[in-house]
Amino acid sequence: MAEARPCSIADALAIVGEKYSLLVLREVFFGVRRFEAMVRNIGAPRDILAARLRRLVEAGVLEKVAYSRRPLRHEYRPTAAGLELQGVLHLLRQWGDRHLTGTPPVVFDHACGAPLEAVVTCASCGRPVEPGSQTAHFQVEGWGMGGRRPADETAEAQSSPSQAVLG
Amino acid sequence: MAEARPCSIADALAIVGEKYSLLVLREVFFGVRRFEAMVRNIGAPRDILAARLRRLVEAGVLEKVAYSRRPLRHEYRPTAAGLELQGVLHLLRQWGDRHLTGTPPVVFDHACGAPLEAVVTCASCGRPVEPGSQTAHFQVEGWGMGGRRPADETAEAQSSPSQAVLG
DNA sequence: CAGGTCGGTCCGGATATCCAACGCAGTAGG
DNA sequence: CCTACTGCGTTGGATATCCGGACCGACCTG
Repeated sequence: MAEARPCSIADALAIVGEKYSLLVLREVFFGVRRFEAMVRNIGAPRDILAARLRRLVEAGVLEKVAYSRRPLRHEYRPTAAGLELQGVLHLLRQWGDRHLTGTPPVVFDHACGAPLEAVVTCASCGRPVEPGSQTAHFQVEGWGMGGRRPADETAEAQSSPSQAVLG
Repeated sequence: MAEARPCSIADALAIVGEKYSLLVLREVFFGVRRFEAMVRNIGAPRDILAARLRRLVEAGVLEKVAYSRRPLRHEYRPTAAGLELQGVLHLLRQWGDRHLTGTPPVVFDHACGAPLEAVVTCASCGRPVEPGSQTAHFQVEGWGMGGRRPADETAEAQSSPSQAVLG
């Protein structure tokens, strides 16, 4: 593969972006933590599921905890890092509910009593993060919104991080 | 594939869960909307990128808009549904920054002036959505956290939607 | 002992991905 | 006119990944 934009999103997706990985997380959050149950609920081939679990454990998203020796059996639990991914699943589910699924197969209530509607907000001001309300600052030369330039183009306007409004 | 839990997350991932799909969205949000630039920035094979773009357009996440006839050229713009996925990317990026990447290649500022830290909150009460603060209600029989049961198990405690606390 | 559960691994075939090369339409320069 | 170059793909063939199902060892249950 040619060299791509350096990016934390791509890095994150290298861990949780493979097929079934996020569905494993879904099951774990639902409390389903055993191999057999995941196979049933996700509908993934057993060897693929085994590979995903290995990867998620090695990446520190899940941890393997013995719930029985003799026979030695493990369950998979989310780590702190893993729990931080709940928001991603909420947003995906909500998006699916809104645009794809007929009637939502699962409904959530928040602790406040209301049916859960998740909104992404800014931790500083508390207001929703909306298209056009953010500015991106690119820290690496040549990787602004224009894309990789041949390293020595129009010598002007280079050298400092470029920026762009999102939307 | 065996039958899996009915789930909006899975439905959503069927659209945006394939390799490179979310990276396409990333580029589009950065303002990069042409095929050639995406190929460079994402580092994806051209045929795969073409396939992803087709899929995202047909799913209503992107729309193809001509920016020149003669030669006929199109750019890809996010639809309203597409824009709703920004939150997912913010969370993934933040997670990657926190747990994977050394120094973030891109930094964001919110409109309020502060560096952006995205938090998922409940639209009703405004408080953060955290592990343990939500309850899931399963609308389809047999698909609670226990997983698919053989349809006629212990006849008790069936028929009504089960529920579970997340975490 | 026979049968069942749990957590995998292994196998051969189907599918998807990858990469380089090509096509095609138009534009720019000479 | 001829050549070169750009933008946006498509095509073909090698490679990687996924798939379903069979199989396995360790254990428990009757």
